[in-house]
Amino acid sequence: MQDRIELAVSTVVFSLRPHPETGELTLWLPLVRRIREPYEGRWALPGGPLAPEENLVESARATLQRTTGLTPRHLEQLYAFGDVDRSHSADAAGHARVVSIVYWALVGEDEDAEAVDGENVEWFPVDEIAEEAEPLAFDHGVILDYALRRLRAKVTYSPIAHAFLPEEFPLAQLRRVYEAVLNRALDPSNFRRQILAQGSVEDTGRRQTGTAHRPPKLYRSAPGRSRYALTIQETDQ
Amino acid sequence: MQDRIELAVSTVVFSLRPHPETGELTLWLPLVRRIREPYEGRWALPGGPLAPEENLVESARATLQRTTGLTPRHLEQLYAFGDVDRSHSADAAGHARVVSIVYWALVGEDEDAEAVDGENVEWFPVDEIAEEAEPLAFDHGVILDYALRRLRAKVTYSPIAHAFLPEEFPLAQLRRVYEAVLNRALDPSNFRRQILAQGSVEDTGRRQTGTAHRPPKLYRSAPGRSRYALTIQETDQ
DNA sequence: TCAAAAGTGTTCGCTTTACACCCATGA
DNA sequence: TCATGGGTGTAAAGCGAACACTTTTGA
Repeated sequence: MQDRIELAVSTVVFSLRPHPETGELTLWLPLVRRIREPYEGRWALPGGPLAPEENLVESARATLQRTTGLTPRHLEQLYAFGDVDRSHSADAAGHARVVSIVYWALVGEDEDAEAVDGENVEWFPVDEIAEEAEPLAFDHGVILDYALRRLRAKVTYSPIAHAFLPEEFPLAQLRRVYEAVLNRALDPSNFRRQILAQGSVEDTGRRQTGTAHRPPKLYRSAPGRSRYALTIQETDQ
Repeated sequence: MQDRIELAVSTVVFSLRPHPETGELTLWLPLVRRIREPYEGRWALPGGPLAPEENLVESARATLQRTTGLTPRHLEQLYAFGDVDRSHSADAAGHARVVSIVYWALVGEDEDAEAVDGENVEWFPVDEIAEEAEPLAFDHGVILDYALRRLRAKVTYSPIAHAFLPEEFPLAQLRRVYEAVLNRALDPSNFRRQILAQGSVEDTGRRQTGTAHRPPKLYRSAPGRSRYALTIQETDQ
């Protein structure tokens, strides 16, 4: 057994894009194909070793810039995974023990437009990872599940959903973000009232033009007033 | 600049004991006096380097056993602190960079009875750390604040408060735990209703005897049904 | 029989939910 | 003028807060 513990920083990056089949907005994330052992050929979360003069977040940001061309506006620590047997697989036998500090990120629609995939990087809709990319390298499957649960939980009590959107947006678009993340339909009128009551959003005074219907007001997220919980309810069907 | 990053595991341990002045139940925690540089003589969170064949939680548990004689029933990861300048002090200059994975723990009343303080270990009421133990070594003051916020937040939506109590307890004692943690009085009748509605507690059928008044029912915490939020309200005064 | 804490009942007001309905625009 | 999504109104149900009131014990 080696007595060196390596420290790595990885990130689960979420973005919202249309689903390839249904066309509905869904969560996507980038994975990197491993080009060496252990787990050569498998998909893994983007990450890398922590450099000695680099802060943890900085390390996450640098890796994401390198692999996806992105600098997500929301980047938050998820958890530190460090069990001795955390990649209990034949592939990993004989390799050094790695403690990973994992971050999770949300990419705004505007930011997402800048995405440039690096070598061996590919984006997947989360609901297709099971068929197309599993099993992930190391314990990254477990980490991904954990990140998803955290995202879904946090969206209900904190205004992070805004991070998926550009500077200004109509409320219906914000609702579509919630629906995509929570994977269920929300009542438009009640949604509007709750968001406005929360004060996490402010009217820009402008409206979106060029719609095939009544032009919706544009809002921007109100930085200070991000307090208080939001209880999202679902409509039937 | 050194290119070696050291990995340590530390823990913020909370226990409830009577306040030395008021006699009311308050939060206490153990600190360890540093006996070498950096920060020699200052108080720090119990912790130590991560051993190569040790899991993260195991490391936390081993340190706590060694320093306090305790094996807390609730032990949960708090956060990984790893900024390059996280102990930006003259004391720390020239010392290796350390990434700390910090846990927090709750000690049950029954467990607390077993506490045996090791060398250089002392317990402090949290509200007296400012006068008696500050400034803490490294960034441990920041970490402690963060742990306190997390404890107070989590107590309102999860039944962790039970961890402070022995197997069986009357509801009034559980209420006193909430009051100590949240630092405010709660309405006994509404508290009772909320806890029972939650289902996080079950009737043992027994009662506490030897009280100077009507003997209260004894409850035990119901492991499975720890769902759903609890909104605690305060009584005035 | 009194004090003290356990435990129950009830009212008030606010929030959530469901859903009907009106508004403004492009086609 | 019609279809479509934006946006408002509102009544019913549910829930938290406040607090009066009953119960049960030891002293």
